[in-house]
Amino acid sequence: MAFRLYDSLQRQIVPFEPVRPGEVSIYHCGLTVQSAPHVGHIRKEVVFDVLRRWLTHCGHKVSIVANVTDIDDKILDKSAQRGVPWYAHAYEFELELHKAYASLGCQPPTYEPRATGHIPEMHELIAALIDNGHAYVAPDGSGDVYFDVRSWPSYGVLSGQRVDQMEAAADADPRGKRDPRDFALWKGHKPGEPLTASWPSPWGRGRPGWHIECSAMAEKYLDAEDGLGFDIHGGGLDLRFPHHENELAQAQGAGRRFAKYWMHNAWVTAAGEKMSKSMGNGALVSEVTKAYPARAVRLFLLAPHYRSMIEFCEESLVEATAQLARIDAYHARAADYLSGSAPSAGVAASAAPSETASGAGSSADGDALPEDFTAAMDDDLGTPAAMAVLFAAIRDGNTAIDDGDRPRALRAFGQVCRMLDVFGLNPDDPVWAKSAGDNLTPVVDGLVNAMLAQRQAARERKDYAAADAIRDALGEAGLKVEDTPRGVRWSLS
RNA sequence: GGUGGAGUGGCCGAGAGGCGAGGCAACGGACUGCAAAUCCGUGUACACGGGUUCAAAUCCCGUCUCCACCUCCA
Repeated sequence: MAFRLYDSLQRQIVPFEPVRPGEVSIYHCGLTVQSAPHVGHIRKEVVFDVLRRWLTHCGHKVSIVANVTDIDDKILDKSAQRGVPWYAHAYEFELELHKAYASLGCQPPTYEPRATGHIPEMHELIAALIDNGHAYVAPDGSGDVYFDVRSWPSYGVLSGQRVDQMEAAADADPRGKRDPRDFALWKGHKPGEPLTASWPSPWGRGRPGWHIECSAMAEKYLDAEDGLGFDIHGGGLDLRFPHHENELAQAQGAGRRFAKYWMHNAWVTAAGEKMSKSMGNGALVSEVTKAYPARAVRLFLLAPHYRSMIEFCEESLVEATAQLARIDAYHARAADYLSGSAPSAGVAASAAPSETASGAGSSADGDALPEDFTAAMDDDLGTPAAMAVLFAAIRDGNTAIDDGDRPRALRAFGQVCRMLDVFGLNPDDPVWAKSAGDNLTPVVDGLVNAMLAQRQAARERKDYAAADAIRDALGEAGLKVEDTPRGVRWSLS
């Protein structure tokens, strides 16, 4: 059974058939880099990172384009408040975004274009829309260009709304609009705005509207050659309207096919309400990863299905940390038991994003994944059911070790590692490699081993008080000591 | 006004007509000098009220509560 996904446009789970066999093209809307990313933003990155890993595993050559919106009203406002150039402000938070998704083990997109680098492409699209009668220059001399919603009969298909039943724009400032629901493709330069934030255009100096950016960039990088369109357009559910509705109308109004499937992840809530920049209830990724292991945060984001809301709370992160501890305890135990014969990490998504499947789809790897796991992932990225399979394999692996059944232990460990690869949670994955600066490992090893030798001597003369004192002291220092049939083992707790 | 989503055991969170996903926590047992880790065992869950059915958490009707989108938002 091949991959199926929920298409927001058709509103049902449908078989996934790439536009170009063997290749998958995905566009997802990146951030407007006006402030630091919070957990809600990063959920999308994690979801699409897993999608990429899974499709790559399935043997597809995956290309992902995620834009950076580096010019908009808020960036101009905030940068003006801080007294820094708007582009410096945007770039600062673009770097923050990169740091955030890298910290959660997400590989960068195949390409990450910036809106401001694609003004000519947007001009082409706008010109085509004007030619086709779907856009018009505002008659008020503002230099604005608007999309004519009434001229596009299928406007509203994606969000299931009808133009007549939509609330009129709240600000009710019609400016030069024919209909209050018409949206800006091009915004004429206004006095007071930095001149650097405007570009020449056939309609006068100005800057692009938000929606046109994505249509232009998605087309350029994913459908420039053959006009067949591209596969998946993704993003947060809150972008479905108006952003994606508008993107769709613009692209198709200009005669492009655009996306075949639409995929939306649900958001993260805090105290039951959507986490958002404007609500001010966003937990910053940089803060959360200080308090909890990054892999636990990633696990927390993948445990529920991507179309379900996730309630962000401390208790859930504590639980995710405990789950991760179970995974890692098994991983360490199995690697130790099988030492020398551990399967290679075999990261599902290769380091170079658009390379071919790099062997990940080979029969050997395919055989290593339990059928239930594959079935779950194929069913619209069913990570919760897939994770249940992971825990079942961990139990099986632990039992095999208890029983001294080496072949079974080896098989289970292979399966667990492959599943962890798909989730991006394999502790051996190079994305989790520690930075080189803190390489005190040999020193710590030496100290701990010296103490453990003393403890062992105490145990042998049955001086358990002394032995336990050493273990307690190591515990307070953050080290966990365990006695196993193969001898003592320690790890960071 | 229009559109969509949600209410599951102590907690998180899947599922979507028939054998109680999974995890966390708790309790009992095995193992251990004691622990830890691990394994085994223990739960009469599906907002409320009706209905359909041999069988409903799942379908139908009604009610309540919550959230979101229609304005910037992953």
